[in-house]
Amino acid sequence: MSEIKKDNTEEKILNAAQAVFIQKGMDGSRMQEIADHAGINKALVHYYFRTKQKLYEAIFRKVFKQIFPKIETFILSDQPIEEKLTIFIENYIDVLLKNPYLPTFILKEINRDPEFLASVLKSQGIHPNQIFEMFEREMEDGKIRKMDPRELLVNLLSLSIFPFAAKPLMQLMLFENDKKAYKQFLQNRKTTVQEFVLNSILLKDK
Amino acid sequence: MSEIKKDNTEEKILNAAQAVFIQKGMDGSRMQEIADHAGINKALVHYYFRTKQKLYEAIFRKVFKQIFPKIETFILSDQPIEEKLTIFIENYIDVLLKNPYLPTFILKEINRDPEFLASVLKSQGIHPNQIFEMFEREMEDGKIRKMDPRELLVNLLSLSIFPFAAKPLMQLMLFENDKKAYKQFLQNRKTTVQEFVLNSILLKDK
DNA sequence: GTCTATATGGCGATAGAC
DNA sequence: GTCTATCGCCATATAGAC
Repeated sequence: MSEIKKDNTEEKILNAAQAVFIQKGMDGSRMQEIADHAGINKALVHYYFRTKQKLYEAIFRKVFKQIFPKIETFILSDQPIEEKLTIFIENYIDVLLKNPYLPTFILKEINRDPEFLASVLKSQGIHPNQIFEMFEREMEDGKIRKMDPRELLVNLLSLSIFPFAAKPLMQLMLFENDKKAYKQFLQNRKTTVQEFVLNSILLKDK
Repeated sequence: MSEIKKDNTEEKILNAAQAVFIQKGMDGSRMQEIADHAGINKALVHYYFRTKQKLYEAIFRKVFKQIFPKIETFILSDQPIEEKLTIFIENYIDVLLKNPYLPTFILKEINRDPEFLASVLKSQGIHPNQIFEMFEREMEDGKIRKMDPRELLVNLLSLSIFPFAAKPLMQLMLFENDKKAYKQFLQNRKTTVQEFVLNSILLKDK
């Protein structure tokens, strides 16, 4: 490449913008803060991305990819349903433990600009139908209780994501603001959510 | 009162501010928009509440009261646990059906200013310990499966609140953006969540 | 490509007439 | 109590030198 520093700077901006946007959202973030965080000048941010809006959208696409990566693999495997659900819940909560701001960031965006969100979803080729078909197969095979497969997916997502989105409140009310205790609580949920769900839907062999 | 119009105007401002703040949050809202919505002048809003911050805090306190009203009654009743949980879930989802923006609004605030939130909680006299003690009594009596009572409360809240917070996304991905279908889905959850939870925790008499 | 300086506009907040 | 007019600040965005 002719401009040696281009990739480097662009990457610095993207990383800085991700850190700031994820914590403060679109409205709460300042271009100055992003520039400071990247160790460069504010004008340079505009040079690369022109507007705050465009930069934000670039970041959102980038971040969104991180949250929907492993779903395919978990459906396509031919393990028993217990294993599939266990892996799904563990992976999901692990991703969130490493990126605890993600749920709030995504939820804000969900309500900020649904049309833009729809375009991102489309471009990512996300099709929950595969998951529903898998659930329905397990129901017909008598492995799990019959129910609307959408309910099951929503329940899995709710149980995994909500405790991260409501973290400051839960930490305060349930653990007297003890950060370590709450982190441990979230860690434990990898197994307690699994138990909670399996106890509800699994049909025992008779 | 000597100033006849005072209560009337203050109320108009409060209603307008609630509508705007709930939809757009603190950062996204404009004093001008609140004034327009109330059909009065922007300066008048400042006359009554001095700063945007103070107005926002007034609204938040007001709204927060709506979401935590019926918890006491549900714990103190001496019905069997199935009934208690059923009532809790039904009441909670009904409140959210009538105020669908509430979850997003509260979640934003949870992450915006935890200290302020803590002060509101304190002033409301919210003590989850009563709920935990009730859960633990039911566990000791062998009515429900033994587990960390905090897990159970978090699960109930997650299952009730999350589908509202993520509404635009869920509506899009699960119901091809059919608003009525998603509203019906949320209605149904008053019974499906109840089944999901009871199936998981209830111990059958042997 | 990167910087400094500045234009431009929007918003919270106040002054002051009525 | 309610309005018009305006101040002062801050944030996005651009101009222009290097």
